[in-house]
Amino acid sequence: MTNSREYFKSAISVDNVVFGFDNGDLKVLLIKRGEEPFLGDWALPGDLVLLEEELEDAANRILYDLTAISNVYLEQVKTFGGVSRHPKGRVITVAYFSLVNKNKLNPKASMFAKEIEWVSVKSIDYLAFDHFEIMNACLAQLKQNLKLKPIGFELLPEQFTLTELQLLYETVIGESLDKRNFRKKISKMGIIKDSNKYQTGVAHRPARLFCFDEDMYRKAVEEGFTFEI
Amino acid sequence: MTNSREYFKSAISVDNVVFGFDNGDLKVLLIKRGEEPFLGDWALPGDLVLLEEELEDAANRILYDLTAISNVYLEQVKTFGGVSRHPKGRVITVAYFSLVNKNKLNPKASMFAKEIEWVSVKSIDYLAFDHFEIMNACLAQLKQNLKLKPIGFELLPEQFTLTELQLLYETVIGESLDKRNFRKKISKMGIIKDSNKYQTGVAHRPARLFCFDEDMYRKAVEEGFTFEI
DNA sequence: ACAAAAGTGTTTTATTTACACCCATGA
DNA sequence: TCATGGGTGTAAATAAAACACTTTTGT
Repeated sequence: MTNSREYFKSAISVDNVVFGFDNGDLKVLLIKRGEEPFLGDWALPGDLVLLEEELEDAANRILYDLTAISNVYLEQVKTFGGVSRHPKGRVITVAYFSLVNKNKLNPKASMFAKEIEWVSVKSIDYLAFDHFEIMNACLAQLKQNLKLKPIGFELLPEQFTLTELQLLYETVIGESLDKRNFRKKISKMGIIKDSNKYQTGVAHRPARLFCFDEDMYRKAVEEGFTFEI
Repeated sequence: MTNSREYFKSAISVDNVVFGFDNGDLKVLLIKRGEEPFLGDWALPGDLVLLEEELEDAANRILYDLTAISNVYLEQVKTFGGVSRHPKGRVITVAYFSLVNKNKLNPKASMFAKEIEWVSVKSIDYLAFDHFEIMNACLAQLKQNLKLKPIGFELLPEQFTLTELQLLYETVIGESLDKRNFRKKISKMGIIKDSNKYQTGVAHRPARLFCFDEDMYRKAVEEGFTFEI
């Protein structure tokens, strides 16, 4: 068998597709590259994984560096290993996506990026490296999992209206839903609780504010419940 | 920023969970390790990825080496990067699973393995390295995707009976299905075609043989059909 | 009083489930 | 002729879809 030392010549990176939701618009956090290659192009935030660092830790580190937040929803999506995807050598990258409440953070220039911006997913048609392909893979997985796991809440403020929740689903999945049927479905699940608060300062009847009830969700799952939109 | 040359010290491997179906039993192809570490333990077939080799090519190579077959269904599942998952250094492994028609091949000792065996999934409770965890991740994804994509056929001979197909679903998903309802659902999809042949040599009324109709499946998908069991 | 979004049930339609007997073959 | 699995339809229950008006607030 070939001497395995021959092979310890690759690098591992992590790229993190950070999704945020903003009033009917799904956005991702992009950085403008400050060095070659792809100088000046928009790219996904990512970095090489340290030799003694777990993959997930790297993904969290990247996000923390840009936003100073931690404990966000993080999901591994796919690994991209194209031989010539990086000009400096063999770099395999593990793609993750994160879901954050966009309103509660303001990304800042950092070690990784002088310029950083929330960009509407639908306006993106190119990114540095193979990052456009990576973003699309993450978007596809988000669409799929949004229907099968209660992760939509991660993109909303802690308290949200049912209309906001519905708009989130409509935006990401890309089809419009019936208001009454949507509410019926959600409330039948019994996994959101009424906060007994209301919107303020809106020029119409104020909506009730709800929050995701994680305890209830866990109990329901134990009893055989499976989330599905 | 740290000099990136510091990081080109990792190795990438691919592990391939090869599933086969055998008369009500889901099996995986395991090899017995012929060297340290984990000498003598059962493990997944896998190998380091060559510096100029695509990940998928590596997965196919491993399978071809063991079975001399190619063009099988292959799906990337997850990447495992635990810092100390391999005693010889940082080895990130990308897990794939393959679906093969177990009856049409006989695995043979090879470059990778002196001993190789089909082992019933339900009898496995330990494997070398983190391979047990890897196998379980692949099994979970197989279960999920079997319901959402027409990949079950990959595990069967080209021609199969509806009872065989049903047994496959029952075995992998782990719940029993109603015969008439199952047949109704499958035939309404219009993606399998009657071969006009029958079983022979069985001590009961011989069953019709069907095959998966990939053209029909593609046409149906274009018209908005989505497979679901 | 008007504009704007919130909130709320019923009917219709489609889908899913439950269920039992006759058929063709080999032994 | 018996044992074995193959093959088939209908009715009931459940879930999904369609649909319109009243309420509450700010301006």
